Amino acid sequence: MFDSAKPPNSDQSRGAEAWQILREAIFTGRFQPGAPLRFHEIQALCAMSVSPVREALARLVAEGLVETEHNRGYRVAPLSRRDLEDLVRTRIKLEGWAIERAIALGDELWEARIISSLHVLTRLPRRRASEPQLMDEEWERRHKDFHEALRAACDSPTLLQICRALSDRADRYRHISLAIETGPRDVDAEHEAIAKAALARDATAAQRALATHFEKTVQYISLRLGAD
Amino acid sequence: MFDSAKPPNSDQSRGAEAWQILREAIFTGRFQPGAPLRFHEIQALCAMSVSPVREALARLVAEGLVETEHNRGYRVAPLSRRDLEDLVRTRIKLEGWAIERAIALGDELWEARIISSLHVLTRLPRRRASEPQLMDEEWERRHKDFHEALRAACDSPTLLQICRALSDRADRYRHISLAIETGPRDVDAEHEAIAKAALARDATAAQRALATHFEKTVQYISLRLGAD
DNA sequence: ATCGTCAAGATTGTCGAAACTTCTATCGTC
DNA sequence: GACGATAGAAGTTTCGACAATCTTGACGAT
Repeated sequence: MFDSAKPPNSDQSRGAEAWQILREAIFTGRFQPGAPLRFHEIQALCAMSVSPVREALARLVAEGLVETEHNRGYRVAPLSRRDLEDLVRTRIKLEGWAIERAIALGDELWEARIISSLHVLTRLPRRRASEPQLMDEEWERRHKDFHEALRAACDSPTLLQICRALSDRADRYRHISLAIETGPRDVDAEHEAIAKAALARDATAAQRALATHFEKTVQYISLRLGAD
Repeated sequence: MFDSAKPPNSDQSRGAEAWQILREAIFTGRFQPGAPLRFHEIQALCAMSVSPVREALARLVAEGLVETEHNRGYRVAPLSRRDLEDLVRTRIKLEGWAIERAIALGDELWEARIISSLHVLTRLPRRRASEPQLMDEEWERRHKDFHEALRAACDSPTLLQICRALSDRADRYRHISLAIETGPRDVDAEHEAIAKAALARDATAAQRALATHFEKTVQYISLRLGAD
């Protein structure tokens, strides 16, 4: 009848599970930039053997979140001001292209998704109630979804995939930014400006608003990071 | 004195070795697009156990050369006209931007590298002497090096990395193209046009020449490929 | 005191087998 | 004959142990 007793096999591999856990741990800073990733520790965290962990690490290396040197293990890819600046410049251009094409191609469903994702995003505080120096998990999901909605109507899978990868890389900096920000920053207003321009089908304005939004993070963080 | 007797450990891991071998096999068509990659076969080819092979495959998945479904193994990512068109459109944008920046920043060393890499490229035939439907390995290396030289002066590691990844994806189509091409195509002339524009510091002309170069492959191949 | 050597411990990389899932071909039933 | 169940084969995924490599720190020579 019920085979509730055992949770035998999930629908995803242990390797994929390890990948998720490690990603999460790196994003939240549980594993600091530059920190060595020791198998013993990871195995304890994920409760699995070496093989799936290695698989996950190989994938993370290809994605640029982790670095490795033969026989000297893996370490979290370091962050730097130089890397952030390069990343943001590239994102401005690429996300700019994506939104430009989305604006050209988007229908009213695309518009609707932007409106609704912006709505739910603004109803939530950015920081956790309990630990204000950390980002609220749900807010982060919604934030990602809003940016995804903006470019969703772009018809290039390749471009979208690159945008997502770069967005992931930027996430790590965003987490730091939040812990530092002191001055007043109205993120909701920034998002609203982007959405407004997109809905008005003004590609140039949308790109400019997006650029401003991305550059804000650089401004806040660069002081805290070494040059390279 | 000499410990030539044993070749015990190379300076790279078995996993990296498997990655190289598989990449090569996929590029040359030894493993056809869409074909399943069975461990038994790969292990025989690479002469190693499962673990490093899995590691290599995980990496290839992240790079988009291989696809996987849980418990149903790995397969070579399929090729399609739609994918090629998207790829080329994206490359035109990204490589165009990279060469624009290279033109703005490059010094005489950058120029020299373009000239020399073009020179050695044009001294070699594109096809193998023995099997004319296959690409000459050395030509391919030099071709890659020429395109690398063009953008080398670009100061964005992120952009360069993306360009390389897309170039790798395009390699697979290039191989097919060569086997098909019947009409007259003067690849050397195309390369010379790009180099000439770059050396003349004419970004617009260089981008146009690059775009023409990339689109040639699409023209030759699209007939042979299904829509998706 | 400084440097190099070496052994012991820690850590990573690889293997081969066991556990599990999917595929395939056969058989029985309608 | 068509369909569904089923047992065996084929293939994938994970594990635990072993081998190779790196790191650390003590020891001795210069």
